[in-house]
Amino acid sequence: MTNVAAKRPTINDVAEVSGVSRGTVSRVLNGRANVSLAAELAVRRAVAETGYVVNRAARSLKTSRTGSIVMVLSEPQERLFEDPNFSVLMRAATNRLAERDMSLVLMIAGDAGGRDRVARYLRAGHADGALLISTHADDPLVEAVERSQVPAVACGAVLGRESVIPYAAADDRGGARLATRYLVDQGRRKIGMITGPLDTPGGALRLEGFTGVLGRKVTKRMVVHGDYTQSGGERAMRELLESFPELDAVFVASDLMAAGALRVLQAAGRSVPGDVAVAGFDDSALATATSPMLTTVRQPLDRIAEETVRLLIALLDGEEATSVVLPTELTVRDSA
Amino acid sequence: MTNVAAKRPTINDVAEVSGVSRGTVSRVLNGRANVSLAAELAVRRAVAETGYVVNRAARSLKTSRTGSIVMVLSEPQERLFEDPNFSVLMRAATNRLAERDMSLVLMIAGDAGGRDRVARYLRAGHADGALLISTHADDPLVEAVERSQVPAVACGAVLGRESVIPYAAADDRGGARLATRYLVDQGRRKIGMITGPLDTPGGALRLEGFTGVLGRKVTKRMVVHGDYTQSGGERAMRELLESFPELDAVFVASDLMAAGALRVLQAAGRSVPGDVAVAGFDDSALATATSPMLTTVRQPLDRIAEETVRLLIALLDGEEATSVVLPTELTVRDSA
DNA sequence: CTGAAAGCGCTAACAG
DNA sequence: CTGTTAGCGCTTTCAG
Repeated sequence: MTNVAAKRPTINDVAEVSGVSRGTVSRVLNGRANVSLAAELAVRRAVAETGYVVNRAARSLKTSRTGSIVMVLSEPQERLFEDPNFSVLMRAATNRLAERDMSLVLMIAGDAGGRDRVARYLRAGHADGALLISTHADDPLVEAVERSQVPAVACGAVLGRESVIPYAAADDRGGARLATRYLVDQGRRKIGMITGPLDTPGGALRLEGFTGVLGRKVTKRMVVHGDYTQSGGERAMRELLESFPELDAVFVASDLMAAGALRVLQAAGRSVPGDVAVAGFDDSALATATSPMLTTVRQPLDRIAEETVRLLIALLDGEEATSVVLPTELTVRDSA
Repeated sequence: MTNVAAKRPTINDVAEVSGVSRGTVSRVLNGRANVSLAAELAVRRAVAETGYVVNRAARSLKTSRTGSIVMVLSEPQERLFEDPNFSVLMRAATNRLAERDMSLVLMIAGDAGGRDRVARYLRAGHADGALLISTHADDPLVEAVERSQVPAVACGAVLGRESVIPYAAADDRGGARLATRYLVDQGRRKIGMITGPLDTPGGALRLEGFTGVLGRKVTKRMVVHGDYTQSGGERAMRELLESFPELDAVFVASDLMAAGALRVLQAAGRSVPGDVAVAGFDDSALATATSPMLTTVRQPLDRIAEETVRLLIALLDGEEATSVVLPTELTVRDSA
């Protein structure tokens, strides 16, 4: 520590200490090829000695790239925050980005005001890319993002924009098939379903998987729509018990809703899995906290998150970004 | 939309369109006093017309403030992400910050590498403030933050640094007293406890509240330390059953651990609350998913988060920031 | 009250 | 391979 400067060291200080020009320092810092080994070494030493850290604002001003990407949460009904899944996404994104020395900024676009802020943020070029979470089919945000021209990917398909916004997602349809088939194999014949909102992939595709297996046997009264909350799950289960009282199994599109359903079933005097088998979706921490523990479809959220970030980085690097769908598997516990 | 420029409009464009100088535009944008009404109006119109949005990088370069604060998660054992509480924090922070047109960047300092990144980030002046989450007493991060000179606050006290890092927190001690006293009032006489890690406030203070009520009746074998995870709660409960088999109640320092304890008790053939009463802490979503539903101490996480951000903003504005402790309350359900 | 001017720290194009 | 140079868009004195 030769130099205990009051000011933060700039590239000029590094240049001076290392005895080369600013330009050369910059080249070293950015890994450009045309630098002699001697120069590189001198610069590295000077960087260490001065404790130099690049000033992103200055770099950004010059390059018009910001070194940050924005994670946009559209969550009309706050569901995400009740959902532990989301945390997993964020941690994976942060880590992956950190490797590239990029940072993650978080924005919530729950209402018109929030969407507007996101739109302005993007238009102002404050982020190099956008990572969309739980975006609904008709969310006006999508248009704003597209208009901003900022590279964007989604975690989970944005229904209707699958071909324009690359995404990584679980095989919702396949997972639902897995669970449904399992219930059938257990000898269940009167299987109901509680879905998620139909304008989300988890809502629409899990229902498709369900009906795909059961075919025309599925009638309207056997399917109720929930909203991914626990109380929504309770409400839906009550409704289902009303419209389809003879049911001997339910496939529920999320663990949180399944926890609600479980509670209602037990309150109604139906034993689980004795009278009614219950299968969930997610395999979140909740699945082992309920009693009985949930049989549920595990989706590899950590990998989904990583893939989503990988796609975005590919996009930033000007590469092709092809959506990926990751396989799910059934975790059999006690509820079915 | 008179002007469909290919480039993003700059302050120069606004100056030109409004017929004043750059300096005046800047003054208007920053709410400086010395501007004539006529000029202000012209500028505002021009801003709307051009769709101008300030370039933060340029502003930042000049003012050396960034308009963003960083939320640092230190979570040695990944606990946070298993914990739905955290999401609540983040949403409150994001919203509060958005009001000030500031953004939230997220960093994870789970290991040495992560801490290093945070330290560099702060030293480089990339954030105007730091918001520390679940920071342990002896975390080297704390020193790095202090050395960086960046204003910082914590959500939950940083043990040992209470006087230097302002914080907002729940009344952990009081909440624990509430739960313990309730168990006593229910006629329980042999009460055990599962704590959190003792280098976190939730670990140390909840234990203090517990022993505060029970006094010298508490012996070593009645207290087991957990790590805030569900499996940790299971392990701890097993241990407690071993060391203190005659117990008729447990106070568990978090709902997640309580869920684990519940499971172990039931597996051991002890009915809840019949044989053993269980009280948790948090009142998270989990508390209503377990069976029986948890009697637990509710902490006002949303308000804690808001207060934390308020403190940080006060600090940024150069005001005094005095730590606040918010009251908790007992939510009685079925487990005790 | 307002215009002009001087950089903030960095990168990239251009000459050597 | 390296030094020099010209700004990126903004705020902020300093004069008027």
